[in-house]
Formats: sequence, structure tokens, C-alpha cells
Amino acid sequence: MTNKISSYPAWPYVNGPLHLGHVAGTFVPNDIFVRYQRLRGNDVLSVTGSDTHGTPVTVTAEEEGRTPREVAEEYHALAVASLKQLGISLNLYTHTDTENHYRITQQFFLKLFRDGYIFQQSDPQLYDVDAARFLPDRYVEGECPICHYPRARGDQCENCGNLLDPLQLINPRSRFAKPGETHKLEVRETSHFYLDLPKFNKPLYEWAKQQTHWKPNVLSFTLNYLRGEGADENPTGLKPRAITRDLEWGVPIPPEVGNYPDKRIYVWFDAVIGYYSASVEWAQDFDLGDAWKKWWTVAPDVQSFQFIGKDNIVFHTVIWPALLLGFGDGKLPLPSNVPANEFLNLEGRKFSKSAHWAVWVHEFLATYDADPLRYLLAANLPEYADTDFKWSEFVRRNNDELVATWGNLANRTLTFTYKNFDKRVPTPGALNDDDRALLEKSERALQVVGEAIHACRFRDGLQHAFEIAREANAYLNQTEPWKTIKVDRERAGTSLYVVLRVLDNLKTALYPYLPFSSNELHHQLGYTDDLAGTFETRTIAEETRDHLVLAYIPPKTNAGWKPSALRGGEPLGEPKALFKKLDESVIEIETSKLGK
RNA sequence: GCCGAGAUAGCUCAGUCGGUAGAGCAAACGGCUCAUAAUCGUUAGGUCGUGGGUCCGAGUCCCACUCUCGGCACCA
Repeated sequence: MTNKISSYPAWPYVNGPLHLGHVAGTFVPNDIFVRYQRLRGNDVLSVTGSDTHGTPVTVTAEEEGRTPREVAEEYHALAVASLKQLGISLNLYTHTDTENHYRITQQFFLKLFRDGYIFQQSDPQLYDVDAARFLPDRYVEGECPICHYPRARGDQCENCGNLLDPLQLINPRSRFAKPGETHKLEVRETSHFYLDLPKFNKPLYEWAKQQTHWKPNVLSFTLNYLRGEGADENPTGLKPRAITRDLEWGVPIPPEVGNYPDKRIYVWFDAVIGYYSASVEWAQDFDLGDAWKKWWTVAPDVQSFQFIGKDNIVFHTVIWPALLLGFGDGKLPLPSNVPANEFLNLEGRKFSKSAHWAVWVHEFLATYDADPLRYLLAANLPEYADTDFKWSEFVRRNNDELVATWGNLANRTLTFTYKNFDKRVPTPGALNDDDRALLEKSERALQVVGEAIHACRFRDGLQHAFEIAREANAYLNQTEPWKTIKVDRERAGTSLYVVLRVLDNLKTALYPYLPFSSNELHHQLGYTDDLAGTFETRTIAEETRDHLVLAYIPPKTNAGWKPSALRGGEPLGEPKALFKKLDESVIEIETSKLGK
């Protein structure tokens, strides 16, 4: 049965290049998932893009004396290049600074406003007279009114942990003031638009309770969040949430609502809408009309998945579903699964742009190949707990697992066959029990790995495929075709035939994880078509501005998620090593760059 | 402070319904030579963060504590 599956990695900010932590929990698992689903024959739509809004971008722009749009465009282009090189096969990677996205975000806002899910409220807030702007909570510091800690933040005191209102702070200071400066602050009234989340509390809670297939941490976190202090039959966790900011950078308030030139829609309100607007844009960019609607319909064969980090759970299990309920009147599907990942650390510490404690994707891929990185990130995916990227682990896993176990299995089998069997798949004699057992195990691996990937247990799937590769190595050591060829050529050919079929099956099972090398192995096994598709970057012109997008173009024929049908006598491609062994010196060289 | 999670072999991580602790890699020993000195076999390696409790029996359930991560409503 063909399902319509949509899959979305979270939108990364483009206030800097992507680092390994950004791709580990979002783009890489998403890509393993969608490459599997496509091969499986499902109808897949996977879109996302750069989040061009938000304070990280405006802060970087201020620091560098540029406009937020310039900063966003620069790092968006870098993200496009990095994702392409990493083989992230999104149907569309766009960004949020497009006319299409602005229009759709405003449609959401307007519909929710007219239906009474958005209201306006006026509150006193601190205003920085010298910077001529209102101060969000985190932009205010002062003395804590409870414990008198001198550097309490506007929203919370780090010292005593109490939640605060910025107006409670003693001697509040603006964080826009440079060291030595004192900015004049005063309390002014400002009105903001609020999303009336309590109206969605009960339906969201009832919906979330049914999602027993979610990861335990995502489900319990969400249920607890929605329940709040309330009882099970009367959840009260949600409070109205301000969805506008006093900023110049972002999506403007729809003119139908009123004239608010100094306000913009809150970044996460517009970012999650990006899942929808990017779907629409994908169909437009490729002249596919209403094709995007297939995935935005409530039906039993329509499923959607969100690959995000643990810091974003609430936006994807509460806020975005609330927007979908309000905007769609029950006609838009809510996420089927939100397999949030924990965080990837780097050599025991958190990634930090300011401390230069990071491995940037574009720099990594300038020196090393994409598949080894994908392998390491998948094998070490932070599925249940934070994990750690270590250069020593990268070299070890590359050399001792990827090269030694899998690459070597392919290489030893193909080179030996190529040399001794006239560059063709040997024609097998009768298969014995051992031959059949291994062959069947490798065929079953497709099912096992496929189920693991569909259930978002990516490490399990990868591990299982490697288990079969190890068994195939053991099988070769037992059958010793390099010895039997001297006395019984057909027997040697049969063993090699079995392993070639195993390679063919594992190539498919590993394709979602290692698309480049699997495609290469596909050719070495003699296939002339392609397993993997190609990438295209395009500039999309709108009325007032252009934007760059990345798109994955699947191959014309789908090789399919199915057992090998390799036959004796068929010609093989020329064998070549699939992976490069890395020198141990890489560890020292790369580690010494950190923190500088 | 409140909420959600994590802590298991030297390293990276699994561990389902409570029933004699698992894998890969690293280590030691042995085999093989087709293969990128790759591979295969064997062995060794653990008071399961700490302290209590329930139970015939606890890595697993309950309580308390320690440390780490995330959220806690104008950072995203």
C-alpha cells in the first residue's frame, strides 16, 4: 500500500553556519527516514528551510553592521551548499523570508484572529529610551527582588531560580547598553497580540493522550505540559502566549487586522507555519498545482513526522498543532509522530558558536566525505540521551567499522570475483543450508531495518545491517573461496554469488544511511541505473525579491526496497574502495582546532 | 524552585512483561591470506550514580539524594 508521508526537519536559524549538532538530531534522521520511505514506494514530501527571523539573526546583523536580510541570505546559501553536500534529500529547502511565506503566515494570523483565537492586550513594559525600543524579558538585567542577586534576568533569577517579571527588578538595566553606558529606561504601555491557547487545551490534551506510540520523553513532557495544575478531565497547562514583538525584522501584522508598522509576528509562530508554506512553495516551484494538498489532508494513509531537537518539543506538539486546529477547522492533519532527539555534544562540551567550540558542516565536508559523517551521526544518534561527538570516535568508527567491516566486505568480494570470474557474477551451483541461511538473513534484514527506520529507531537499523555484514565476513572465512577455487570452481563461485547477493541486499538496507557509497556499490554490482537522485539549486523569483532553494530530484526509476535479484553471468562494474581509511593524526589535527 | 529525561564494561551505547548483566570497538591469545595489516575464532572485562524500600527475586517498580541536559510562557 502506498502511503502519503510528509517529513520535516526543524528550521535552523541562519545566524551562522550549520554545525554537527544542528544536523545530528534533525536533518540526518529525517533524511534516513525519507530515503527509506521513497525506496519503499511511498509518496514522500519532505520540506523545510532556513529560519531567517528571530533575535539570533538580528543580533548577528547588529554586531556585523549589516541588515538581517544580508546575514540571513549569506548563511542560507551556506546551509544550502552544506545540505547538498551532505546529501540531505529534501524536496525543497527554502527560507522564511519569501513573499509566499509572508502571505501564508498572514493568512494563518488573520483566520485565527477573525475566529477569536487571537486577542489583543495592553501591558506595561520596560522601554529603552536611548535604544528607542521595548525590552523583551531577556534584554533586561537587574537586582533580584527576592534574593538580591545583582544580575538576575528579566524572566528568571539564575541564583534563586524564581520566575520574575522584568518590572519587579531593582535597578533594571538594558542589555542594549554597551559596557560603561547607562540607558534611560521607563515603563510604557505596549499592546500585543496573544494566541488564546487555553481554547485549544482540552482538544490538544485529548489528542496527545492517544499518541502512545510517541517516544516516552516526548509524550510525558507534552501531557504534563498540557495538563498543568489541572485534573485529567480538565487540563489547564496552557496560558495565552504573546505572538507579536516590537521589531522591524519578521512577518508584518496583516493589514486587515490594523496598522502596526513597528510590530512583527513572533518568529516561532511563523517558523512552524513554514512546514505548510514550504509545501505550497514546492508545488509552485515545480508547477505541480495543488499537489501539496495530498499531504495536507486528513486521511488514514496520510502521515507526518517532525524531526526536531528536545528544546523544540513544545512548539511541535502544542503550538503548531494548535495553529493547525485553529486554521484548518479540523481539516488539516496533526503530526503523526514527533521523534525529538536529545543533543549531540562535542568532546564532552556543548557546541558553542561564541566559544568556537564547534565543528562546522561545510568545513568538515571540505576535508572528509559525507557518508562517513552520516555513518557516525547515525550510529551515535542522540535518540534517547545526549551523545558525544569525538574526533577519535570518528576515526575509529570510520576505520574499524565502516572501512573494515562493510567496505572491506564489498571490496574483498568484488575484487576476488572480478579477477577470477571474468568480471561477472558467478553462476551458482546448488545452494547448501549455510548458503541459504545467510541469503535469507540478508533478505530479512530489509524488513528488520525498514521496520526500525519506520519506527525511528535508526541506530537499531544500522546495527542490524552491520551484524549481517559481519556474518557475511565470517561466512567467507568459513567457505574460503580463495582455497576452494583451486579444487572446485563452482563451489567457490557459489559462495561468492551468495555474498554478492548479500551485498546487494545490504546496499539497499544501508542506502538511507549511506546514499553515496550505496549508489556507488550499486554500480559496482553491475546496475546501470541510479539508486540515488540528484540535487538542484535554483533561484526563485517573486515580485520584490529572489530566493535560493535546494531541491532533490529522485531518480527516474525507483530501484525499490526489495531483495536482490542478481543473476549469474551478469557483468559487474569495476570494483573500487568505497571508503577511505583515515590516519590517526586526524584526531590531533582536528581536536587542536577546537576552542580557537 | 517546578516539570520532563539521563547516569550500565576502558570507550560509544543497548537492555521489552521484575527472573543468572548485552553489542560494537579497544585489550590478550590463536587462525586465515581473497581484501584498504582488512578479516575470523576464543578469552578477559561490570557492587548497573548514591542510600533506603517493596518482592522469593530489582539495571528494571517505589522513596530520598547527587550530578548532567532540556523546558518553565516576550531566547528559540
